[in-house]
Amino acid sequence: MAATLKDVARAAGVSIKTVSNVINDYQHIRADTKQRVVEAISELGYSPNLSARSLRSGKTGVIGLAVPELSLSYFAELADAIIKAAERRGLKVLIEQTSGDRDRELEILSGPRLQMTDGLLFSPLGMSNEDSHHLNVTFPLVLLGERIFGGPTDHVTMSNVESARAATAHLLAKGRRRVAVVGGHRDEVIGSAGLRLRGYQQALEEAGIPFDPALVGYTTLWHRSNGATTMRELLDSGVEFDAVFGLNDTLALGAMRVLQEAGLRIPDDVAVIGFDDLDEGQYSLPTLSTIDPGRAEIADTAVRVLQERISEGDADRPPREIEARFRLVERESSQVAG
Amino acid sequence: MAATLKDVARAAGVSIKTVSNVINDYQHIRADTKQRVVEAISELGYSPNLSARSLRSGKTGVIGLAVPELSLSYFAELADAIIKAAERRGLKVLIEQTSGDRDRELEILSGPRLQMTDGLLFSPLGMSNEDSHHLNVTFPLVLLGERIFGGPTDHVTMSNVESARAATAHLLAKGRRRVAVVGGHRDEVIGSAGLRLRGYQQALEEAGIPFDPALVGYTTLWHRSNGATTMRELLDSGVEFDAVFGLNDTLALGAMRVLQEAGLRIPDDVAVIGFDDLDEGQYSLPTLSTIDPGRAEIADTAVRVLQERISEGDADRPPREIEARFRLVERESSQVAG
DNA sequence: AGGTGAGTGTACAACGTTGTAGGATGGCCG
DNA sequence: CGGCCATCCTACAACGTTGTACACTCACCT
Repeated sequence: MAATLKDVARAAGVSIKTVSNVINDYQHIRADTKQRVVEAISELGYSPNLSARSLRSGKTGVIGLAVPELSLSYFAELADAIIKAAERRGLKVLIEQTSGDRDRELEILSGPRLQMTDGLLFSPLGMSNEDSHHLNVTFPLVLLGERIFGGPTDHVTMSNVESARAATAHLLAKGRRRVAVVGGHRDEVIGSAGLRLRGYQQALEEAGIPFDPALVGYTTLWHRSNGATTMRELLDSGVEFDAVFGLNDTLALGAMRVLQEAGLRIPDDVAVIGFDDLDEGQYSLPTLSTIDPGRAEIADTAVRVLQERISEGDADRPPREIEARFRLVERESSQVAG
Repeated sequence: MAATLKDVARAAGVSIKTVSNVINDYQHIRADTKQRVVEAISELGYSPNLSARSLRSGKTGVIGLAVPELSLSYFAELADAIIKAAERRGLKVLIEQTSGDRDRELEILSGPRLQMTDGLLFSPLGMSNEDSHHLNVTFPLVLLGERIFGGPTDHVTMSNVESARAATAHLLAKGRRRVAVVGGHRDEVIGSAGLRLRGYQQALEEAGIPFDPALVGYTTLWHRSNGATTMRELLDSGVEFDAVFGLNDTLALGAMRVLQEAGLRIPDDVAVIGFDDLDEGQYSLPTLSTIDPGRAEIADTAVRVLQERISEGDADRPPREIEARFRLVERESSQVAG
């Protein structure tokens, strides 16, 4: 159906290779030949067959992005940023959802499922640090997220510890002394929860405030409902606190709702800060203070590093670990008058 | 680098076609031959080259999805549902973002940009009904959304008018008589805003309540901030109302925030309903009543119809217009005690 | 006049796969 | 025993593209 090089060549009275040369901007073509070809191309509405091209070149111009779920705002905004970054570099993005399920994640790494792509941006949730050897794959892979460190591949991530420390320090600077945490994962050391909790503890230590385990609310998932439930448990436990650090914005928003239902004023009675800088936090009541983890930078860097690996071939440059710069965003939920 | 049919054939001592036959489950192969081939395949870690396969077959197994932005929750949840639906049918999804910009939308339709795909799910925002002739493209295309009706392609959509009428009727049934609207688009007839506004008017008419133009708050974009701004304008205008219909959830959530800042109680002073059934509405304060437009059904149907068109070839079945079933979701924001 | 080299174009092969046509083997029937 | 069919396998061509090698035409220099 669609026109091919052959059709164009016939129409222009040249060889198919000449048409190919015109398309690929080869230098030495007479102006009139070129014009004849260009006219034939537009007349026939020719556009190159990318399957053939990629068979020939071994490249597809498509990268894969594996995330848990797009319905989680964080990953939707990440995917948005990555698609934009990829587009700037002439790449398309094919998205794969894992549900944060370890088996599905491993399957993506092992299987030939993810073909038609030149490389993969991989944001695991179910896998843990002990799974890092599974990242030894034969295709270019850039790791995202906070589940695995020191793995065999390039890794683009955020400054979890440092920025969590800054978030906590911010609350302490406002005069708060009993900072509750919403969203801890029990016994986790590596992972968003573990790292951010460490930053929290560092900030306490620096301020000379003892760590009180009773202030940490645990949960498994980081959905809004979990933030609400965890906060309700904290309130029920009777522990006293004057500030809350939600380990992500979604948790913080869920927690805020429960605080308000309980008649507590934010930030007057309880100051709140989240983590992620979701769009949503700009429009909540009150607006949510948060950490901007540098999502745009992460997306841009990840795509760039992946593209480098793709074109590099086998040059075994050692894996890089890159941290994006974070930024504290102060909004109403932590702005204490006086 | 990667093993090919040739390598496997050599290792198993058969022709490449036999290997191909094994892979494609051809009937007549002796058991021992088959076993030798299977062993060679797993030994060499062979997996088929999809570029070559798709060059040969003319199919890629990938469909495109063009949406305005994934950072808009509605489209993130739509993309999530579509990826899941596609996976059930063995298809992968390549996502393209248009920013809701008409020029970008037209570019996607005309350009060969979107290659490597067998067809396109297209959710325009910038295009209008007069642009519908641009949908006459040479590849399988299924239209989504409410911008264009009666176009030349299959179209999967929601029952905008009917469900908006139900939403309004719900508020009226709660005894409200002055229902404000947030998010109208001036002079729009076709499009989410225009259609839902028509449903709103139909409900009023059925209830014998005159339409008061002063109750309609207009905006251009449907972001949270627009909901807030529009609601503030309504309040400033001094017009009286006892209920609000947000033409989508995001608008409704933005509006709720302003209502609460103004000291109004929801639902006691003002009942609120939205549209879309975003996850978010389940966790807002109060939780948001809304219309579930049948997103899962839309995703599933759209992928199915597209796949039919892809495999059908040129059978010029007339375009179908399919409406998903909606559902009214009653939550706190419209639950009036007494 | 012959040689050189840059410019312009072509033929052929190859990327890895699968459809088509047909060859080889063996069993069964008349 | 010849013929026929079913089973199993192979050689070849083709999908549309681009790299390689080479052929031809001029100008220009020696």
